[in-house]
Amino acid sequence: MSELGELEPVARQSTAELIAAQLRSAIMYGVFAPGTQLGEAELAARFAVSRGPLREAMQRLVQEGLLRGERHRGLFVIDLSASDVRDVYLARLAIERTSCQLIMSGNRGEAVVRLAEALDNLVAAGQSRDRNAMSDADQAFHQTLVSCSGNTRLERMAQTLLVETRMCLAALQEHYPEPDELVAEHRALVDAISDGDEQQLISLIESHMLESIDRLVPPSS
Amino acid sequence: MSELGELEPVARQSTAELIAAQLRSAIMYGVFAPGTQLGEAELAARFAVSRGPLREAMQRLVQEGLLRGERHRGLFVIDLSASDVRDVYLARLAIERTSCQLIMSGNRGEAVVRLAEALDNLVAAGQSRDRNAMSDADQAFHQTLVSCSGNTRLERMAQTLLVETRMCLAALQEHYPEPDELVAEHRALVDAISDGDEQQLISLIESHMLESIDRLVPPSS
DNA sequence: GCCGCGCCGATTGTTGACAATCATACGAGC
DNA sequence: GCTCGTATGATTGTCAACAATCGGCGCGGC
Repeated sequence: MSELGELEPVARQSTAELIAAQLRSAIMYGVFAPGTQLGEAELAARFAVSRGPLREAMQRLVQEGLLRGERHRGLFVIDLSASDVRDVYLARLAIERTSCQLIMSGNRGEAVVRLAEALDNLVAAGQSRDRNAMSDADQAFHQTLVSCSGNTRLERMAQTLLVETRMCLAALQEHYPEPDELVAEHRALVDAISDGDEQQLISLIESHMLESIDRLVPPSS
Repeated sequence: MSELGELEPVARQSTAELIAAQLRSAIMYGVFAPGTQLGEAELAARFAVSRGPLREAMQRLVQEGLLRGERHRGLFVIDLSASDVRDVYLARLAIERTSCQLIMSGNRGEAVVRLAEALDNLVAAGQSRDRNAMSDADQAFHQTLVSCSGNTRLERMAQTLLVETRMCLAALQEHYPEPDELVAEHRALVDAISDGDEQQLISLIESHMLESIDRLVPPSS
């Protein structure tokens, strides 16, 4: 990204942004279980900041939909119902399908390179048989996929959806595909991009999402 | 929505939420032109609140992507480049196309009823020849469309994108379709849903977005 | 004349304290 | 014994003051 000699403006993110990132990560990994109340005083003490910046950070997560606020009562981590799981994966399908189409009609070469690297990481994680590492690599892959679309709005939306995806997985950790299967599905995606087979790619990403829904929620409902 | 006898929890929105809604609306209608700095002291005085709640509200809009923050310098309304216009409409395409598919495989009847009403409003706005009213009705139509999908995440994302859409239109007000054309396009969408012709519906929503891009940005770039 | 340096007003970032509201526990009354 | 009313503790919502940083202006030096 940042080539040598390419002087970029120094990254100066606000305190609220930093705290929001930490909280987001904590929610994602299940440190705060769904439904948990986030007490302001305690959190502020942990981050060693005042309640002001902390509240600003939490408002960001409320806007993102990760926290639900009840006035005069506090902020709570959302809990995901079966219908939420469907919503999340269908929204991901919307985002990632369009990302795929943009990649196909855009800079396909770069996408293949970046996704191949993400795939390697996924393979390595699969061999380690570490569920968490696999999820990390899985998430990184899809983040890269959307990033390759070059559409910042899709990217932003995908980030939130991937956090929610991770919350689903943390809650229903038993339902997760075998490493081989996981790798195979993602390799197929890269291959389809590499081959320029858009029809196949769309079909793959659709089944990828729809099967995930069936795996995570009672298929009957 | 709220049937008689259906006792829902009373709506108690936070101050930050209220302020955020007002600011969002102001940005949408161009009250704050793109690039404008939002001074905290002045705004806080206008809303008759302290800077605390105001800052919380603004952090929401930053997360939403409507405001861009430069540390120790202030918050500014984003300005939309040509590439942003493309991004917004392509993201809308992602959201609305999936919404269409969900409607077709879901509660199509309700969608037709609600969209027919939205279409009536659009027709009325078209007859009034009031650009602003037309945009309002246009926006409401698409909001309804996504709402009919029943997917809260798609709904949330669409809201932000529609605000940005409105910003585009405010900036390039000359490029807006004739009332008849606008109504016709939307009527075709409703008809396709009513007829159950998914192929046609998807095709319509795609051209609806892609043509908008061509209309708003130099087609060459 | 031009460049670098330091001061100054203004704005943002942060904090601690105060007011308002809610949940819980306890006791009076029926 | 159960219900309602009340007191209390804790938490959230809000505010005004303080600290830190930035942009602009004027001065001195080269």
